[in-house]
Formats: sequence, structure tokens, C-alpha cells
Amino acid sequence: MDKPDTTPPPNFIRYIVEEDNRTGKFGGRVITRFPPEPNGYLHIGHAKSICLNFGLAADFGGHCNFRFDDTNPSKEEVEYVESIQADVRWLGFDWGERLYYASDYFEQLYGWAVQLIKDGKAFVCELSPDEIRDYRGTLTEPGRESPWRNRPVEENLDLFERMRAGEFPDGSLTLRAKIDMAAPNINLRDPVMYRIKHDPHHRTGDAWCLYPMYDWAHGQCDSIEGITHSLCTMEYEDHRALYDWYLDQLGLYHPQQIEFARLNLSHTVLSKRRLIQLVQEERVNGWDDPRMPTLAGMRRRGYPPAAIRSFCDRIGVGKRENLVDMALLEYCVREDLNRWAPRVMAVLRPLKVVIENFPEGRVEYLEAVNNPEDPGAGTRPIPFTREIYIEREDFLEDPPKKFYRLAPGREVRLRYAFFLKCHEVIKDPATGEVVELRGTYDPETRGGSAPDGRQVKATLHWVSATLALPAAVRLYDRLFTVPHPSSEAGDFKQYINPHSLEVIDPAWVEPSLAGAAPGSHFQFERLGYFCVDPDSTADRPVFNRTVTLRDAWAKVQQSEKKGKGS
RNA sequence: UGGGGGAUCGUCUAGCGGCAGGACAGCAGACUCUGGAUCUGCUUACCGAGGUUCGAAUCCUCGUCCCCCAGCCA
Repeated sequence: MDKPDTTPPPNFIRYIVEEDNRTGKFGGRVITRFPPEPNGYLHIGHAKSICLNFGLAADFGGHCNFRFDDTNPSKEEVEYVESIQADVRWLGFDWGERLYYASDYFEQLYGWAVQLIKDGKAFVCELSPDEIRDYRGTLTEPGRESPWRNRPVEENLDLFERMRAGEFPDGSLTLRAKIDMAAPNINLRDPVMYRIKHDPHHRTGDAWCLYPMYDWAHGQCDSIEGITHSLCTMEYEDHRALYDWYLDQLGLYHPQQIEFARLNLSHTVLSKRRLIQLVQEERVNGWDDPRMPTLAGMRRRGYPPAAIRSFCDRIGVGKRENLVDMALLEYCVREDLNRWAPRVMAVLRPLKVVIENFPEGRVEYLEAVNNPEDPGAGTRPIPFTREIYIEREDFLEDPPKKFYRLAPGREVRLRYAFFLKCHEVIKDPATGEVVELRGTYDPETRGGSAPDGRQVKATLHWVSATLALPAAVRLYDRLFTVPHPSSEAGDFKQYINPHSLEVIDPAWVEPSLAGAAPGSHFQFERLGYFCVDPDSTADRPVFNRTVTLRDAWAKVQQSEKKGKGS
């Protein structure tokens, strides 16, 4: 129905697929795959690949396989195979029955290796890892052939069989392809196909002590599954020649590999190595810490999956190096949440206001709109009492020109309630800190407008000081202080933002939030979007700030500051 | 200086020989019971030098700069 809106912008991969369909290269089929290694959590960079692969297949009436590239048991764990599937599902994609594992093909791969040996195109090598490196040559000099390169086929076959049987220790032997030690493409200098690892595998258990290298497995896995378009990141461009070589020697079907640039996001890091460090060194509280760029972290932070998908559509797909501004992701998050997140009131840093002409002990219920963007969302009652809390930063005793919130003698509107006028400022005599405001309300302004037509410049959010619920609120900010921590000099961790998490406890939220379910989203009016954290308990909900609202006042303050400074 | 890739607004991206477009960010304004949302307007780009062509971001040549590759990782 709304097809034009959902059609993603054009990109070079789409053109290739369209062209392939025109020429009938794959008979009009479009089969892609998402092939994660279960050695860590998925992050926003994976989301780009997921959206690309699943989206492309869906748009061309094909399908996308889900395949774990589980060829290295020493790094892989079931925890990850589970979290990865949960994350892809959460993102909104469905692979039906098409869940595969590279380990499903171990036997087939082994058979193909035997075939290459018989054809004289692979050999068992006894060089140590150091020696292999040494023999490989350098970027500018050719390598030297392994002394074991011309072993008779029968001997290779025998040794390879015994490698599988477990007769040799880890690292003692490898199976290598016999290609060309002088190839300018280093991937073609007799690459290792199998290494010995007496390591139990999360799926095959101890059936194998011989594991295929990714380069040996990947092309054939794609081929077995009939993948038409095998999308991967740029660093695999050099490997394509090797995948093609294997497929050619084996006489197998060739998928078409297309490389695209991986995503870089500002103010964070997206390499598994660095994310793992953050987790292991406890710079964050686990993989799903809301500051992490992982899907699990973003989910906990409150980023809706639709926002992440929209982001992936907007960033496009290209081949050049890029650094996408976090502001774009935040825009997508706000754009989505704005449409459907219910609005509530919460005060983070309370300043008590006593409304002197409002009777003590009286509670008046006012009607508040749940979502101005969605009339169907209805209204809810909120209690108004003699003592309320307003946000501390909404009052200034000596307001600058552009500040039009509350000040002595000034009148403002309390959202969905009454006009409030401030008469008196009570301070701590010792510190001079404002501790309480005294004022009066105008009963005639119930609901928020004055019968006499007088206007106020500001509307403040508030909660009843007697009826509000205490809650813990976690304010998150960007994890790093610089746009591109991993390209900065020195250890990336020195650029961690020391203020990336601030906990406010207690903050005060309106009573309707009692029992809010973990994972549910709200807009705290004038403050931002918040998501209920799983750490919440019955008597103390915990809210994570997903993202702030766009803040025009903050910008005014900033530009004033800059103006003064220069 | 072996091989592979890439250079378009501040950022991301479109363009496929015919007016360089969009989004985010920024700026200005309108509107507003959220300084939210919405709406309007504005600023800003083809890495460089030659060539082909009536016409070049696009084709050709020569440069420059950036990224990737020397794991028994993926």
C-alpha cells in the first residue's frame, strides 16, 4: 500500500542485482545470507549488513539465509549463537527454516579437501606458524615454497586422515592449498585450509580436531546454499580471488561476491576486539550496557528496532570509508518514538513549590493527553496537590534575557494544570541555595488557559510532591568524547566519556508509571525518551534515558557561551 | 611505492555524457499548553592537472591523498 515510502534509496548493489535479473545471470533468483561468527554480540554495524541482506532479498522476492560461520571453536560459544539470533529477530527479520551452520558442512568440506589433495592441489605442511610466516614473504617480496609442498599424494592423503584421527598435536601440521608462493596477492601464497585444534566445538562436540579456515569454508558454504549475491565488507575483496580459485578447482557453482564499506559510527567503536575490551575491563556493565553500540545495548537503552532499520536505510551503502554521525541515529530514534511513545511527567532534579492558595490535603485530578501525535492514545488523570516539584533548572532567580521559564514575580503554566506565579524564594541561609518556592495558582486557569486571554511564555512539567513515585533514572550520554576514538592517537579507552552515565535516585515520576513493564517506552515531557530497565523492582522502577529531546534552550545557552568566549 | 580498493556539501548518500539532488547537522523564521513535534526559508560539495566532446562528477591520461592485505582469526 505504502510501497513508495518503503522502497529504500538506490545503491550500487541494487543496480548489480537488477542488472543480473535483466541478463538472467541467476535465473532471476536473489538469495543472500547473513553469516555472523558466534564470537561476540551483534552491533549496529551488523545491523547494516542484516538490513542489507534481508532487505535486498525481500525486495527482489528472494530470501536470506542465516548462517553461523562457526569454524573456530576456540572463540565461539553458544551464548553468542543464542544472543545473535535473538538480536536479529528483535531487529525484525525472519529467516524461517533457513538456519545453517558452517559446521553442518564440515564433512563435505573435508571431502573436497581430499579431492584437492588427490588432484595434487593441496598438501600437508609441517612448517610451524613462525616458519609459515617466514616463508610467506612480504608485501613486496615473493614467498618461498614449503619444503613439504611436493609430498606424494598418497602421503598427503595418509597424513590428512591421521590429522583428522587426532594423531597430531595442535599446530603441528596444516593442510595447505598449492597455489603460488609468488602471487602478488598474499592470500594466494599457499593458504592454510585446515589447522589442528583439539578443542570441543559448540555444535560438533569432539567429532573433529581438524577445523577449516574461514577462507576455505566460506565460498563453498555459499555455493552449497546456492547463494546468488554474497555481500561482504571491503576487506574481503582480496580474498575473492582465493574463493574463486577453490570453487574453480572443485568445479562448483560461483555465487557473486560484492563488497561494501563497513559502518563506522561517531563517538563509539564498532570493532569486536574493542567492544570485548570494554566488557572485559568493565568499562561498561556488559554487552547490553545501554552505552554499548550492540543491538542488545541499544535495545536496553530503548532504541526501537524500527529506528535502527530506518537508520540503516538512511546511511546507504557504498564502498568508501565513512563515519556516520551519531546524530543521525538519534534523529531516527526520536522520529520513531515521537510517533508512539506515551508522554508522562517526571522531575529529575526537584525543586519544591508550595502553592499557598491551594488547600492543604486536597487532590485535584487533571486530564493529560497521552500523545499529542496520536489522538487515539487517549488521556489520563494526573493528581495536583498543594506541594509540587518542578525541575530545578526551570527556575532562575535572576533570569537572563532569553530565559522565559519561572522567576520571581513571573507567571508560567504548569502542563495540563494551572498558571503558577512565584512570590517568594526560600534559600538555605548557610549556602544560599534555593530550597523552596512559594507561589499561588490561578483556579480560573484550570486546564491551562486563562479566561481573560492572558498568555504565558513557558509551560513547565511537574509532579505532585506528595503523590509522585520515586524512581531511579540513568542518564546516558555518548561513550566517547571524540568522534572517532579508534583513529585517535594512543589507546582508544583514554577517550571514554567520564560522564557517559549519571544516576539520579530518587527522581520523581507521576503515579501512572507504577508497575510500568520493563522495556516499555515513555517520553518524559520536555526531558527526553526513557525506557524501563529490567533492573526495575516493584517499589523502585529504573528508567534509562534513551535520548534527549531536541533542546532549543540548550542551543541558546551554548551560543551565548560561545559569544562571550570569543 | 607488490596487490586490491576508494575520493561529490561539515557528515552520509544520489548521479551512469545534458540544470549537482536528498537526508542529518548548522543557521533564520512561523506555529505551538513540551524551548518537543510540525512547517518555511537559507548557507555549504564534484581531490588536482590536462585531454575527448557542442556539453564531463560521469569517458581518457597523468598525478595527489586515504583505506585494506604479510593469523594455523573471521
